[in-house]
Amino acid sequence: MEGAKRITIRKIASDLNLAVSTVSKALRDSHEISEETKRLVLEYAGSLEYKPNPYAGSLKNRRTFNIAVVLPEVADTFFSNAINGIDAVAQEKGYHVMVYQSHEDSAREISILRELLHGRVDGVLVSVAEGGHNISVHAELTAKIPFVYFDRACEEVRAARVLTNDYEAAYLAAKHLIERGSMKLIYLAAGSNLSIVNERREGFLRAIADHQLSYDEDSVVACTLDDSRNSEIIRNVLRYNRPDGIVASVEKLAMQTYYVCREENLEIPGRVRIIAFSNLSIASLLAPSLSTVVQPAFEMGKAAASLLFRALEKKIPLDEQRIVIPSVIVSRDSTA
Amino acid sequence: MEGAKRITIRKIASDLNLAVSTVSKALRDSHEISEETKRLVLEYAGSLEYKPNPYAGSLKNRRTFNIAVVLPEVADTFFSNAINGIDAVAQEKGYHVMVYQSHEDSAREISILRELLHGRVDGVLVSVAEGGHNISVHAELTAKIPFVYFDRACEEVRAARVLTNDYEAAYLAAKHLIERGSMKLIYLAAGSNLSIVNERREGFLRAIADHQLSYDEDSVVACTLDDSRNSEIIRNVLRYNRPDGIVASVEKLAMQTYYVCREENLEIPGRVRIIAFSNLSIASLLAPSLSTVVQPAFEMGKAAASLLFRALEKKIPLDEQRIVIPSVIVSRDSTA
DNA sequence: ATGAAAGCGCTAACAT
DNA sequence: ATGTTAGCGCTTTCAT
Repeated sequence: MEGAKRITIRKIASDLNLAVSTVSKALRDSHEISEETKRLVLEYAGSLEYKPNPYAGSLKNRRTFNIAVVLPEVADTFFSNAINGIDAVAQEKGYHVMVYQSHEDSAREISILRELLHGRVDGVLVSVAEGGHNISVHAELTAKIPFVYFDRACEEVRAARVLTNDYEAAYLAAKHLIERGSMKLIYLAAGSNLSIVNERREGFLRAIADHQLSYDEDSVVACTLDDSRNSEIIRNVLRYNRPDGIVASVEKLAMQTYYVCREENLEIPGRVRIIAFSNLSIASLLAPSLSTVVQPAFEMGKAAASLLFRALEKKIPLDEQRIVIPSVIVSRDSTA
Repeated sequence: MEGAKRITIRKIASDLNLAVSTVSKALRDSHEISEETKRLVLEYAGSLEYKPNPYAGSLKNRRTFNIAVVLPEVADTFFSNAINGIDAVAQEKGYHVMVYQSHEDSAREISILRELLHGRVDGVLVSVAEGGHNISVHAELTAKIPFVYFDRACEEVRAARVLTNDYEAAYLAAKHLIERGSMKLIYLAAGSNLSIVNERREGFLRAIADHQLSYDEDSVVACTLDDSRNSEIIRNVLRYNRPDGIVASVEKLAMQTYYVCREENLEIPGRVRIIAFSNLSIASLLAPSLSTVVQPAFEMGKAAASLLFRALEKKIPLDEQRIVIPSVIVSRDSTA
C-alpha cells in the first residue's frame, strides 16, 4: 500500500523524452514552451493523474499552502463557526487548514506556536487561550510569519486582529436587562487574562453607571474557564448576593447558571434574568429560551482569513490592522 | 517579515566546522557520533532555536507528520468531539491535523480526497458525506495511503473502520419508546445513502416487529440533510400520520421536530415522545429535556486515530479492521 | 524552444 | 567518529 507508484515530473520527462525542466515549465504554462509540447505534456500528465508533490516545491519557493488555526476548543459553537468562515476562504484560495486546540492551556498554546515557527505553515490565525501569555512567542511569530488574531487577542502584541464590539455589546446587554426591570446586575467573567472578557466587563459596568444603579466588587464574579468550580461560585452568588440580572461573558457560564437555577429552584426570568454571549443555534429551545449576544463567528473567521491571505499574496502588509464586526442581541424568554 | 534568517543544518555545520551529515546525525542522537560532538551541536542548535524544516525531510523519507480528517461539518457536536479524540492522539504522536469539511456534498468530498492522494498527508480519517459516493476514489485512497473510516463509512470499500452499534442502539431506542407506552412509532431518516442511518432504521424496524406493533411505509420518514424541507416534512408527518413516538436518526432532526411541535402545539412527551441520536451536551436544558442516544464521539475519534497511527508506524496492517464502540441511551423528559 | 545543472534542507549509504 | 556524496521532487537560472 505504501510505496505505490509515485508519478514524478521526472518519469513524465523520461517517458516523453524531454528534460525535466521542460516538463516543469510546460506544466506551469510557461511562455517559453511550444504549444505543441505543452499539449503533449499536459495530456500525458493528465492520463497519469499526475499531481505535483506539494512539499517538494515548497522547499524551493517557501510556500506550503497550509495555514494554521490555533484556538481553545473546536467543540464550541463560536469557534466551530469561525472555522467554517476560515475554511470557506481557504478552500477558495486553495489552501489547507491545520487545526490546533490549546484547550485553554497557555503552555500548550505556546508549544503549538513554537512548532509553527519553522515552516510547517505559511500563516497563522490565533484566538488565544486564557492565562499568562508568553508575549514573546506571539511577537516572534508575528515577525516571522503572517499572523492574525481573531476574537481573542493579545493586547500587547502588535498584530492584525479581527474582533467584535465587545464593549458596546456588553453595554447593550446590561442595558437590555435594566430596561426589562433588573436592578441588581452581576457579570460572570471567565478568565481574567482575556481582553475580550475585560472589555465586556467595562461595557457592563458603564451601563450600570449610566443608569444610576449601584455596584460593588461583588458585581463582577470571577469564574474559571474549566468548569470545575463554577457551579459552586455561581450558586454562592445566587444565594447570598441575590442578583436579579446576569450577563454571562461566555456561553458555558450561562449553561452553568441554568443548572444551578434549576437546582436552587430559582425561576428565570421571574427571579433572575439572564443574557449570555453565545452562538448556540438552539438557544430558543432551552427552558427558558436564552437571550443571547450573538457574535458574528462565521464572518469573523472569514475576515481574519481574508486578511491573512491578503498578506500571503503580498498585496498588503498586515501591520496592526483591526477589523471590528458587531454582535447582535437576540432577546428571548430568559430576559422577558 | 518574510525572509527572516532561517537557521539550517548547514549553517550549524559551517559555524561549527563540521559536516552537515555529522550535525544531522548528532541531532538525531546517532550512536556513531561522539558524546562530545553531540553536546556541542545540541547546545549550539538550541541556542539558535533551530528546528528542522518539516518538509525537507519529508521529501526523503515520505513522512510529513500530517494527517487529514475529512468530515461533513465541524459545527456538529458529534464531529467536533470526534476531532477532539483524534487530536488527542495526534498531539501525543507528534502529528498535525488538517481538517476538511465536505458540508455533506459528495462532489466536494471527492475533490478533497483527490487532493489528499498526492503526498500532503501521511494518513486520512474519513466520515463520509451523504449522497452518491464515488467509491473508486475511496478505494484508490485506501490503496495508496493509510485510511480509516469513522462513524460514517462506505460499505462497499474494503477499509478499516470505527463504528458505533447503530443497529442495537436504534433497537433499544425504539424499545425505550415502546416501554414508555408509545404504540405508533416513526423513524426520521436523514440521507438515504448513509449506512449508519440504514443500520439504525433496521434496528428500529426490528424492535417494532419484535413488539408486535404494526408499521408501514410511512413509519420511515425520509428527511434531507440540508434543513430546507425538513420542517415541512415533519409537520406533515405529525399532522397526518399522528405518531406517538419518534426516533430521530440525527440531532438536527430532533431539533426540527421540537420547533414543529412548538408551532403545532403538540406536547412532548404527552402527545408524542421523542428520542434522538445526539451528542448535545445540554440536552438536559432543553424544553423538555431530550432523551438521547449518545455516541462515543471522543472515543471513536481516538480509536480511529490510534488505528491509523498503528498503521503509520508500520506495526500492523490496516486491512478491514472493524472496531465497534457502543452508544449509550440517556433517558430524559422527552420520553417520560 | 529545449536542456543541463544547481540548489531548497535534510537524510543516509558509503567512504575515510 | 567524521566527512563525502548522492539524492528526495521540483523550480530556476543559465546555457544551447
